[in-house]
Amino acid sequence: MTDGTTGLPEAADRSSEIAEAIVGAIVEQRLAPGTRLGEDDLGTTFGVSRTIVRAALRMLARDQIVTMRPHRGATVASPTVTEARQVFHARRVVEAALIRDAAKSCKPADVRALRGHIAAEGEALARGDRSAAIRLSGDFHMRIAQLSRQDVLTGFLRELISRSALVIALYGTTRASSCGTQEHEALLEAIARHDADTAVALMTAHLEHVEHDLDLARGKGTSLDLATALVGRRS
Amino acid sequence: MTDGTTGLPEAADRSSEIAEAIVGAIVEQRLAPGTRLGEDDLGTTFGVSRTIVRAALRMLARDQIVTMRPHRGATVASPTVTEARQVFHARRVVEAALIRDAAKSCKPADVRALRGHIAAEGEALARGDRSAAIRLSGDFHMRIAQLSRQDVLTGFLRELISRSALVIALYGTTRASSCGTQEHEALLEAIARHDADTAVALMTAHLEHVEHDLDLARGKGTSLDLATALVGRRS
DNA sequence: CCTGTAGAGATCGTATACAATCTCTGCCCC
DNA sequence: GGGGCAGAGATTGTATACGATCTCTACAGG
Repeated sequence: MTDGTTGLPEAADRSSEIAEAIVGAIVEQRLAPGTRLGEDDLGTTFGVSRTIVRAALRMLARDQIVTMRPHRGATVASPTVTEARQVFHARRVVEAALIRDAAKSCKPADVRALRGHIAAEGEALARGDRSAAIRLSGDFHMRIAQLSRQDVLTGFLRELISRSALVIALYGTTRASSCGTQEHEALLEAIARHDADTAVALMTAHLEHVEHDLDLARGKGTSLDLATALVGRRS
Repeated sequence: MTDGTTGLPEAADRSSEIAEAIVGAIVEQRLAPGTRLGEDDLGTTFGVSRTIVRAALRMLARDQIVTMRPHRGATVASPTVTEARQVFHARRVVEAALIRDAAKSCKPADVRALRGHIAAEGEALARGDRSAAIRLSGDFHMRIAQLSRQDVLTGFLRELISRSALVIALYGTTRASSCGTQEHEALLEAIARHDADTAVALMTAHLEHVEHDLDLARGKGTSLDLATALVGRRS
């Protein structure tokens, strides 16, 4: 059940694998909202038939990460402003609960691992690797969630983080598009002290900061080339 | 966005329709956990090919309502005791947030509609229609959620309610398997008074009651439950 | 120059075919 | 009599075929 390495993507079969690849491309901002996801294109890109691609797309559609319209194909979802607000509202609710449990049960080894993670975040930011920075930032939230041992809520968070990436791609300002590392550090320190109330307050504030840094008035609909965007993800 | 009639099942296409039908059967306890869901059987039942059935099953698998194992087909999921607890934990988190928002924004017309709904619940209980009672009980929670106008969290709740039905089917005691109507009434009154704090407290207590009425003491770990062994052939 | 429409091409929706894998029955051997 | 093995039957995984629907371009009319 748990994947010891990163804890993130378990790909049971080929279509789940493709779904994960698409999610990864979205999280790393290589696939912009509104990008058309043609079934034949994806099939040739991944070397499978449309049957597999459709299964992957259907799963992503269930998670609201892609939009499927009858006879018109699938596109990367473009959350509206309302949806964007609801996604962050949901994150505050879910992550507040998760970090409360995480603060109770986290161990020194967990804290050490997370410190390393934050260091990697800072490194990515320092060398201007925007894709890695965004992915690592999301991973940090997922790692916190996994400390809680609440797999159901953690599963919800996974979906919310993917959708957050879409929101940030659409409404993010250039500077603040990834969480500040110092806020993550503060979060971690509160957890390390088992100070649940502070951790919850910090998380709520953190998510509010990210949301407030969004510009909920414009939209950019530019698309990236599909095949190049999906080339060689994974590490 | 909102479906005026019941607000529940929008079936975009054939496979979503079939997925909804399966969920409905699970919620009404006509499909027990562990039941085998053969693709050909479902296909002939619904008059479609396996292609459609597989799409439906894959969506349900994404929601953890069915389990798909490679080359072994799909079965109705059998939540473990741990999963059962996590589902109810998640419901407390999600529904507390939802009912808080619902209490703030609900209107007299909403209250009236919900009173009618509770009456229907009582009626179903009175005539011993267990299936209808369970379905209506879940619908009540969904209706409350919809008042909050938080579609993302409401979507999570939909999944949680389906999984709760599985939990109740597996671990439910005979007597208390559906929510008491008077607790729903108290919930509604608090909402009608816009008393958010009371509504949250009542909802939390309500969900704790339902969970405590389960028999979650047996099998603590990885052991399989009796019901599964009886229904799905497992040796 | 703009707007509306017809046809060709592209894309989606579903069914079906075939190979790979699993399950179950019956038989052999101990 | 019990346990293990082999083959037949059943079921799943994937690809492909074909009809239905949409999109885009070219052209006629205003």
